[in-house]
Amino acid sequence: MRQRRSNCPIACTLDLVGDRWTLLVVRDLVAGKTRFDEFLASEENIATNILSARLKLLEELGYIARKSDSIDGRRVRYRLTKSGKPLRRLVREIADWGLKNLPKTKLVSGVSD
Amino acid sequence: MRQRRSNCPIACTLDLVGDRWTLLVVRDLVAGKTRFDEFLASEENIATNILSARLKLLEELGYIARKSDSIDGRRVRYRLTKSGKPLRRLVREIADWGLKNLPKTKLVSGVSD
DNA sequence: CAGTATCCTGAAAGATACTG
DNA sequence: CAGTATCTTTCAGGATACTG
Repeated sequence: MRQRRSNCPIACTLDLVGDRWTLLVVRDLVAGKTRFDEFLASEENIATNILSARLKLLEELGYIARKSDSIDGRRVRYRLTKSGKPLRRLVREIADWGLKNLPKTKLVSGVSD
Repeated sequence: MRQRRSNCPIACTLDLVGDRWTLLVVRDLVAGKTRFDEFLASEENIATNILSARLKLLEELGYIARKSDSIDGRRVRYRLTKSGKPLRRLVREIADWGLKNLPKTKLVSGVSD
């Protein structure tokens, strides 16, 4: 987690999730992915250590929850918590901006759902 | 400018402005600041080289325009261009999320105007 | 499957001095 | 005032090997 530079909500938000990976993990969660290897399979090719770190960060912040699958206990599932749900809107807005302002961007799966 | 990892609008947006500084400069523009030293004066203490680089990036992307002051030609003014205006909403949404989800954050000046 | 552990590197950040 | 130029440092990212 990065340092808090001021009490500006924008600066603080950027200190938490202002990087190239965190919100992509959230995007995948929003899109319905729940497992480590599903996140890994995304186009952007996130490295295992980076993904691991981001999941940990999001869990520490209380935005996602980690749980063993009820059927196959070796499987792990991640989901957005209630506290994490507002991130959906943020991700949607970013997607929106990208779609409108960046040529050739295309939304693959259900973020806008 | 960073590499484009995929055509996902979220990934592409993050590749452009997904860092700790760029959107803070936009915030200041939205708040009505126009001059180099006004940006410098913000609480977060951005370094001159970083600010310079971000202004250049935003100008290259066409989101801001640089212009000599009509009265004092030595003064430079920056403003959001028409293409840059949609960034206001993005910044507002981020501010919103921060205000609602991060304790003790407080908006100082006119981003929500 | 779901990670952890290392190692390595480049890029970004930060500090500071300087200039037209 | 509005930057540029350097230098140094840090650290996030990326690659890869390994494990319960």
